[in-house]
Parts: sequence; C-alpha cells; structure tokens
Amino acid sequence: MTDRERRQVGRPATIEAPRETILAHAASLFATMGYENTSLQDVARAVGISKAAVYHYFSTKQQIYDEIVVVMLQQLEAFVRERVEKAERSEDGIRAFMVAHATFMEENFTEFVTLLHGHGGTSRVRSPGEIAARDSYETVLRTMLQQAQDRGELNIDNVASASRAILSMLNWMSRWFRPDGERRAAEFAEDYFKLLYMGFKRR
Amino acid sequence: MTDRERRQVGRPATIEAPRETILAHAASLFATMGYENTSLQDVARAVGISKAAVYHYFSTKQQIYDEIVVVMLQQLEAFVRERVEKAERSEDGIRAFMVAHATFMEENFTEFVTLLHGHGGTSRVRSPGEIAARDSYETVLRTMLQQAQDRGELNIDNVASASRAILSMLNWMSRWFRPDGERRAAEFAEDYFKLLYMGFKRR
DNA sequence: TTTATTACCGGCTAGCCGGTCAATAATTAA
DNA sequence: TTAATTATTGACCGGCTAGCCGGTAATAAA
Repeated sequence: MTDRERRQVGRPATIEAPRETILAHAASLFATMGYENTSLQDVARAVGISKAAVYHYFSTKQQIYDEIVVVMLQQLEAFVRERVEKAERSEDGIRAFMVAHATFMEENFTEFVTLLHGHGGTSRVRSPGEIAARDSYETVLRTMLQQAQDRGELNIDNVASASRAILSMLNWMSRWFRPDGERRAAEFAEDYFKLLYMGFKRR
Repeated sequence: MTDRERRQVGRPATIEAPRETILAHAASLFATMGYENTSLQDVARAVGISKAAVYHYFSTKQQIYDEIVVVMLQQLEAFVRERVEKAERSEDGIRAFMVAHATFMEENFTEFVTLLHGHGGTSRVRSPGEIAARDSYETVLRTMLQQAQDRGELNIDNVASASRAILSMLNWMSRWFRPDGERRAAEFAEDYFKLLYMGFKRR
C-alpha cells in the first residue's frame, strides 16, 4: 500500500447526487433518533463521507432540516393535487385527498416523520418557506370542503373544524404507522374516510 | 458583607414541594424547548436552585421526563373515567370522553405537550410504566365503543379505526392549540364529536 | 502548461451537557 | 449536647457537538 493510497485526501469518495444523498440519510436519522440526537458526524458516517464534506454542500445543520421539510411539502402537494383533480363528486375528492396523503406518507416515510416529528418541543422556528408550503397545502383541502358545502353536496357545517379533523387523523398516522406492517397506509385512510362520511349515528 | 454571607453553601434556598416544583418547571421547558434542548441547568435556573440540587431529588434527566409522563397519564385516566361514567347513552359517553380529554389537556398543557411531543424522533424508549398507563387509557375508549356497537346503539363497524381516529384528533390538538386563544379546548372537542356523530353524508 | 475551481479530508476549538463529589449548613434524633 | 440525617452548593470531569480552517487531489478553463 503506497503512501498515496493510505493517506487519501482530496477527492477520494465522490458520490453522485451528493445533496440528495445527504438529505435522504439525514431524514432517516432525524426521523428515528430525532434532530437533536443526530450529529452531523452520524450523517456523514451514514453517507460515507467526512463531516467537512457535508459542510461543503450545506452551511448549517438547520439548513439540511429545512430543505427536507420544504421539498417534502411541495412534493406532497403536487402528488395530492394530481389525484384530487381527477375526482368528480365531492366525496371522491375528499377520499382521494386522504388516500393520497397517506400513500405519500408511506412512500416517503422517514422524510415525512422528520417533517412532523423531527424536533421536540413547540417553539421551533418555522422558516418562511415552510409556513408558505404548509398554508398552501392546507388550502387545497379547505377549499375542497368549502365547495362541497357551498354546492350542497355534503353536510359540512364547520369547514375549519372538518379540515383540522382530517389533517389531524392523517398527521397522527405518522406516529403509530409502520411501513413494514400488514396494512397499507391508504387502507387506514379509507377507514377514516368511511367513518367521517357515514358518522356514528344510527339510522 | 461577611465571608459567610458571600459564599453561602448548605441550606439557603429551601423550597416547598421540591419534586413537584421541579417537575412543573421541567415540563414547561420540555414542552417549549424540547427535551433535548433543555439542560438541567435551565431547569435548575427556572426553579431557582442549583443543578446539583436537582440531582438530589432525581437521579437522571430521563427519570424526570418519565415521571411527568406517567403521572399525567394516570391523572388523565382518572379525570376522564369520572366524567365518562356519568353518561347514560353511548353517544354521551363518547362526547364526555372527548370533552374531558380536551379539558384535561388544556388544564395541564405543558405537561401534556411534553407527554406527546417532548422528544423528537420515533425511537424513544417508552418505560414499562408508560406503556401500561397508555394501554390502560386507550382501553377506556375502546371498550366504550365496542359496547356501543354490541348494543346496537351506534353505528361503529370498525372499533379499532374509530378509536384511533378519535385519539388522533385529540392528540394532534396539542400541536396547534394555544391555551391563551379565544376558544376552549372543550369546544373544539365538541366540534369533532359532532362531525364524527353526524358524518359528511347528505340526507 | 498554468491557473482557478470544485470536492473533499483531518484536525482543531470553544463551549455545553449530564452527572459526580466533597464540603457545608440546617434540622432532627438520641 | 452531640450525632446523624437531609438539603444544598460550587467546582469539576469526560465526552460530545457544530462549525472552522488549512491543506490536497482532481478536474476544467485559459
């Protein structure tokens, strides 16, 4: 083994799509260990590069987190919008929203958990980009519910409350759902929809 | 100023109910900053004692967290059980459960947030006591729903799903609810109940 | 061929954190 | 009065972390 091989410095371990690779590994670690319990050393080790290399692509740890969140929110909205627009009846639109949200969550599980439960505590500062992306996404559901009510197609007298209820059920899924379990996330979403659509009341 | 006054060591700042005081301040900090971003120095400063004094009453940081969680879960169950048992009709029981849960959350907000969102990440080790307390609490709701269905008083064909749905909505409240806002948590819980009871479907 | 740029590395540092400990003061028991 | 117990402190330690820096190798541009 030559000295050059042993003390390799410079450009030995170039990986392709470094930013995306780093983000994916970071999301996985953030999701399981939590943001605060994940060091950039951990991230670097998972990717197979040095910590300094991580800093070559990102300037702070927070920036890595923010990028995961915003990218996920934007992809989520695009994914859901596409499926919602195909629906004709109001109830199909709502069902499509719930199923699409759950499906996306399952397909991007670690990033999604990072998005919702990455940090502990409530005082996290949300970046402007994150706030905008969140609002934009929630508006998709809210306008759908409002239209259904305005057209008299569904019985939704409290749109804000219904919207919150739907998102709450879906968001909390990321707390107990396990991708390696028997049932798909979409199935649980279907159950939730049926529940909300039919109601408890006996007829 | 004598030397004795300046370098006071020993027993100068005794507080009453030290354990409870420490737990309350710790819960408040855990809830806002997150468990990992709260140092025991922070806790000690909030209480007005030294960090070493905290270690006189608790042996690890984790122990403080665990105690907050278990105590809250037990008090929650007692609080909710008392109110649920008064209900006669099945739907009143469910409504009582939801309203009581929300009310308890509001009255013990910081501890509750700590319970649900204190840690980041999913790999937190739940203590045996916490698991038992959680199971016990969820059983209250599940048996209530099962009875309503068995007696044919309500239309709940998927008890597991309905139980998850209810707890999801209530648990997620601790993410967006603010105790200093206009509406009480119980009002939101009432809205949710109405939604689940009536359903979206037009009649 | 020289120069500039990009991709990476090892090593460092200032600072914080959980936890320990010996010392001291107040309180209680003997 | 004395001894034991309990409450509390400041000082300290080992370990870890985010971020920085000086340097090096490969590539691209001039």
